[in-house]
Amino acid sequence: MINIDNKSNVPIYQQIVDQIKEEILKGLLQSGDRLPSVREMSSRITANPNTVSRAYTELERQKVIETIRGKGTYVTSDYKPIMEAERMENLKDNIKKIIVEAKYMGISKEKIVDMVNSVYESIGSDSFDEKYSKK
Amino acid sequence: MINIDNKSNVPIYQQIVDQIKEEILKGLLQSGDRLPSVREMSSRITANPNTVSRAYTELERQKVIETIRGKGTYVTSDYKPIMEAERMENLKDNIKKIIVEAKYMGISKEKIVDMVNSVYESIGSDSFDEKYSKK
Amino acid sequence: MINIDNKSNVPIYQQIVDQIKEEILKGLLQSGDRLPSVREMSSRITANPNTVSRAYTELERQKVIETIRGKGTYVTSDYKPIMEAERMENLKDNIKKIIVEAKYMGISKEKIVDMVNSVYESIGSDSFDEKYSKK
Amino acid sequence: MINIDNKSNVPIYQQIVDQIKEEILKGLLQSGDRLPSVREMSSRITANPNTVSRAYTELERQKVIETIRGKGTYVTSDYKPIMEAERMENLKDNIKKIIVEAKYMGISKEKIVDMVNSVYESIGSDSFDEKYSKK
DNA sequence: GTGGTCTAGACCACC
DNA sequence: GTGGTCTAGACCACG
Repeated sequence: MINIDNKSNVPIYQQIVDQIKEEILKGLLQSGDRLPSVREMSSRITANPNTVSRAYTELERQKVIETIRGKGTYVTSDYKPIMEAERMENLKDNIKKIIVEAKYMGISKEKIVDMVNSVYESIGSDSFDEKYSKK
Repeated sequence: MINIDNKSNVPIYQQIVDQIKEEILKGLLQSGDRLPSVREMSSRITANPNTVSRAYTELERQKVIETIRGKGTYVTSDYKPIMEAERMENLKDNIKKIIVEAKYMGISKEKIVDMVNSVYESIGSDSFDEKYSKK
Repeated sequence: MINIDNKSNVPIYQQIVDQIKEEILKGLLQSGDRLPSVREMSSRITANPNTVSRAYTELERQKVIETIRGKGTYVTSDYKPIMEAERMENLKDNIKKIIVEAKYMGISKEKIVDMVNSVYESIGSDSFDEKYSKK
Repeated sequence: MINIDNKSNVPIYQQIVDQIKEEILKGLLQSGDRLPSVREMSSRITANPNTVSRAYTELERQKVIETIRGKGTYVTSDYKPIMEAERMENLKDNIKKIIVEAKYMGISKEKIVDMVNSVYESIGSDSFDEKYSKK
């Protein structure tokens, strides 16, 4: 269930990307499942088709979904984790930003780790992890 | 030592805000220390004075620094951790985004926690924590 | 053995055209050989009959195959190399695109020529060349 | 000098991408050079700004150009050749397609190699190659 | 002035 | 029916 916040400063297309990736992790969308068509999705979330299209294009670039000509878009059936150096850098940067913020809010390291754990579980430690996560 | 990346998609004013907060956490800037004037800072990092000004304004809003008219800008001496509901929501959102990305990169929960720990230590567990961190 | 990739951004009809031409070059299909009927081919590769039909039409336009009403479709028996100016332009354009890409990948001219040679041989220097290739 | 063919079936944004990459190879655009602004380019080639923007976005994704906030877009100053397995596959596919076409036009292997050589030189064996091409 | 995002509406290729 | 491309016009954040 995609949920758009028009007031957010996060672009709509990015919100769509984020939420679809999350739904896949949670198992709400599974390998091979068909996504709503661009037009259907756009009417559901009352956004412009172009905006949805942009989100789908970005997801396809990340190899999270695939387009089959004239049929629609589907969750990639053989997703392979992509760990580029640049992406890793980015992740570390984001972790740093979070920790800086957390410190300013007076949150201890233990509390942060707790939050990470609980968020991690809430996103679903299901089949996705078993397949792709490096222990 | 503020370091600006013009090519980053993070706004310059935001980079300044982030890095000043980080310097305070690391103890490089301490309570009561005077920040460079807008003009000096802008020439140091070769940025537009308006941009530096915007960063200072934002830091002031967050009560991280204070401006004393005619004297200059100083690191707040009686900083109190601010934990508003909204800010907490934001933090959780950001943690979620990080974990979603990490999962798509095939990174395990343990690895993430490791990274959080190492980043946490690198930012400095000094005087700042002792004063403000809620155990 | 036609092999369709539904996920490719190359249209299915184009994939059929390309692969039939390749099979002829390799000698798997020879002058006068009968192609599977539209219906048979479409069920073999699980594609829409209209799609196969479109591919055959295109091959006919290029004089690679011929349809004899009521009998079927056959590989042209008296194929003559067609070298129109337009087609030549097109070829040069495509070579240029390849070389631009190769340069951006850091591939040397020698390596490209090597690749051209090996691909050329792999497609088969058999009877087809002897008949039609201008030395 | 970007030149758009509206009748081509190659998307306009793709034509822009191709031609800018070519201009860089030829040395007409050099490391650090500023590209025309989106608006200027769009009026020059009489295309919509969105279309130009899409081309620039794609070039940025390929790390060929960089955007500096509020200032404009520039040719990347420290370009590093990117050779991913997938990109290599793609290149080989394209070489195959070209050779199939060439064979059908009755062009000999030697002629193809000649064309590759002459196109390679025409695109410029200048500084770009010296820096990036693997001998 | 710069690029980034979004909407509205249109046309097209493909299946 | 599907997604892909393009135009026109608008608003916004950034420097």
